[in-house]
Amino acid sequence: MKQKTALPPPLVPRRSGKPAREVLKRRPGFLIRRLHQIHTSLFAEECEEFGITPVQYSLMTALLHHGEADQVSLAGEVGIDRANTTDVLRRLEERGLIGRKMSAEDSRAKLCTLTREGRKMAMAMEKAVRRAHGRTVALLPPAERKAFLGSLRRLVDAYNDLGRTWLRLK
Amino acid sequence: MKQKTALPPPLVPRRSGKPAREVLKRRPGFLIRRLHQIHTSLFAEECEEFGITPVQYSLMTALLHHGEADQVSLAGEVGIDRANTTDVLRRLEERGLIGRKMSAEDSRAKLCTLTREGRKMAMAMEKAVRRAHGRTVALLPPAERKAFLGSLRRLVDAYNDLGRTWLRLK
DNA sequence: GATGTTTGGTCATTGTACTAACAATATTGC
DNA sequence: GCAATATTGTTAGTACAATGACCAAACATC
Repeated sequence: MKQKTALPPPLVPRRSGKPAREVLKRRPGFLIRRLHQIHTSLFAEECEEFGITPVQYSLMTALLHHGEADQVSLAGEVGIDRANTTDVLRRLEERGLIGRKMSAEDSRAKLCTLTREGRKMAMAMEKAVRRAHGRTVALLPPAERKAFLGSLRRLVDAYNDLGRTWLRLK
Repeated sequence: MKQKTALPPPLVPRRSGKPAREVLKRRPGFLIRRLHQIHTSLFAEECEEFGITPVQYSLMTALLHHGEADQVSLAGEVGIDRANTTDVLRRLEERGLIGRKMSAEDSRAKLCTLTREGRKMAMAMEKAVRRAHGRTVALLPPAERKAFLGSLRRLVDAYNDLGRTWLRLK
């Protein structure tokens, strides 16, 4: 019988003694994903009593400033696609934090507004939200922090204000 | 009868003429989320032919370096929780890119390895992955890029190496 | 060596995020 | 004015990401 041995796991290129973590941490995308997770956790911790997520709060912020807006505009402001926007707005509506009504001018569009409770909640959250964002970059000394946020913004602007929201692939 | 008027949407604090986007872009967490989305798009674009996501590739990288590892260790290396790890590994297994077998020493643990195809795929992807990560920060001039990645790493290290993976709340 | 705690993996649930497809409505071209 | 095209919101499907609950195996301690 031929060599029917279970094919012992062919030696993997164990390139170094270093844990994979060291390799991963040289990848920009990996670091960005991790920092995003970290911020999400900090936000959840600071805003626990409100039960609002970062994206939900972004939408509420947009509505605070616009007063009234259709879903596609909101999606563009906040940087999520309209399918996702539908979901998040549905959850906010179910909690009574926003209201939606048909537009008079364009009967396809739905105009969204914060309810009284929604507006109250958004304003009540302000301090907690500020803490969450602050803590995310608090460990950088002021000058480095400023530079870091500048670079971050530069990258987001470059990719965001050309295309609209998410990258248009193809 | 009292004032039963439908309560016209009480004037929202339209704080400025600026679009909400300007306000959002001053929030670290918002910028980080957007950059994460941008990287995900670039990764998807560069790695389209492989159909592998960033997290899947991180797991494959960890396996390339470890040769064999249980799921909790992998979760720790890659920075996702074990429930999510189960999902992602199941998908990789279904595609024949990894294999899982019970550990001899600890019959609760499952040891994961890349299959031959998985290893081949991981190595074939290397260039595309490098391009994706490169493009994510390519718009920063070299010195600024270096500083940016340094800050990023500093933040991730600070929060990650204390706790284990994601932040432990409470 | 029976008891109590911790750990590894899974499942269910919730939420973000994208694509693709769809129906209804608007807009554009001719 | 009408056909072609574009846009708005929704749904379905897939994938990440976290929590909480659960079981079985391992460990710890007495």
